[in-house]
Amino acid sequence: MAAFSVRARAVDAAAAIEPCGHCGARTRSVCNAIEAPDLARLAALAHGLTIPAGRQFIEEGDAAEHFFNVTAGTAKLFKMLPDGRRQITGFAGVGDFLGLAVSATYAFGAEAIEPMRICRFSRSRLKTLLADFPALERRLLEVAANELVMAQEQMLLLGRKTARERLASFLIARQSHGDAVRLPMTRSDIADYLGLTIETVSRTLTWLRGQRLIEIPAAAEIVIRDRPALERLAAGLR
Amino acid sequence: MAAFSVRARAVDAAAAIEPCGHCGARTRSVCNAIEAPDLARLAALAHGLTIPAGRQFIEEGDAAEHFFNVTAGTAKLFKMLPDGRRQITGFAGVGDFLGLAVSATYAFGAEAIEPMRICRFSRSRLKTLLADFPALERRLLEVAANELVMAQEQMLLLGRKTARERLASFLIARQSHGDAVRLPMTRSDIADYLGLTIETVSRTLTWLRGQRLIEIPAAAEIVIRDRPALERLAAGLR
DNA sequence: GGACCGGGTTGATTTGCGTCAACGCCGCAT
DNA sequence: ATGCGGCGTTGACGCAAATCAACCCGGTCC
Repeated sequence: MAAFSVRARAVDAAAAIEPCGHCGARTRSVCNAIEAPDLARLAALAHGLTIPAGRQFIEEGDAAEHFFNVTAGTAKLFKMLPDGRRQITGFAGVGDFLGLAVSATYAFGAEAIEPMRICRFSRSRLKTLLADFPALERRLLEVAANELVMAQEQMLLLGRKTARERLASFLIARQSHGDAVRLPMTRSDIADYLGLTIETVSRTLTWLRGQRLIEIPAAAEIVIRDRPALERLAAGLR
Repeated sequence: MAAFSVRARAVDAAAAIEPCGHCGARTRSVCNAIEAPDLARLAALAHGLTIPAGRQFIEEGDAAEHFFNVTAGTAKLFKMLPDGRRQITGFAGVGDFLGLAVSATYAFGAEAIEPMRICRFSRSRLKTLLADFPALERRLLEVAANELVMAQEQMLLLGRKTARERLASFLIARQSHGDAVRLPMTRSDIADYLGLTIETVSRTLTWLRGQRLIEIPAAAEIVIRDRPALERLAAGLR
């Protein structure tokens, strides 16, 4: 009976969203800790959502009722001060996991900067799943430890690097397909991520272009032209 | 046979260091995830060390062979740039856990700012322990998630707060026994933690005293005199 | 005692980045 | 076509914090 009920829910979920087995994000996400035979149970707990660009789907301070797994698109994660100052603490792309916080409320807000597909889990149900699949818990610990390392790197950037070094670090970290860097976020987002203003971001990119370190074919696309020099700059070598 | 061997090692460890059952840090550390009957196994894997103030016991970039648990004293954790610029990413006190990083090398350095006692575990052996005690793994995940929340808070501070707000936040966060704030670290450490210079730290503390928000009976001790005002300042309210 | 040294405070000056402002580009709606 | 609003760039100017420098204080080692 219980088994049937689980199966039935799995079928419902599969009908409503892409089943986990076919999920494009699976190999890149925490879900790859789950073996194929158990994916049905995972799908039964998941809820697929489509989110338009610009929609804020996590509000800082709200009761944390869900975990999220990004299956398409990109989100910005941020904290705000009462007068409107904003710090973007990170960008979440395909495979990234959101809502790890143990506390009862979200410690940050999240807003889609591109159309997104996300996989939503109820907090309470996932607890059960964690108990059943220690491998998932181990994977989450790995993910959290990695995030922590990146957070420390970002603290070094925010506390001690110059504007030029910050932009260089940002571009090096985001470069993926060859020398092209895709920038789905606005200059304002980049500024709030690097602890700068939009004007300084713009001026600094212009300066990097003047030094022949990058090219700027479009506002949302940058090409790295002299990677070694950019890496030296990012590392703080004078 | 196997059980005997484990017991024997537990006895050896108990002789060499304080047994976990009597450890003053236990209730405050990750070790409280372990039940008393299993503490002997924990003690068998632990290695107690005494570290004098000023000694760096983790070198950034070194092979990460150990985990550490602080049982007395305080350490500063930091990252450096090649020209000497330094960012302190946190302070580790009694009960804190160091070396979570999954990567093969330490992502930060650690130096004692007071005489310390630490409990050292071999990375490889702890892996075994984690497999045996899922509760420990769950506890580590909680700890990591908490660290992540604090790291995001620090990014907001470093990226968007003024010098006055940074010092106010620092003092509010460190206040523990009543209104007294103990500062075992130097002004240079505070500056490197808050992304400022020692001169700005000194001047800003003097300014806070002038506003009657704090008193400075000694360089290493500050008393909060107007907590609500200090909290407003820390929160960024103008 | 006194020379020395590391840590801390305070003052004068500089500077990197922020602020304020103008303008160009592009997509879109009417 | 035309006006409009969001985004990005560039220039002039201002300011918070960095830099440079002098000095104080309390240990400690001759």
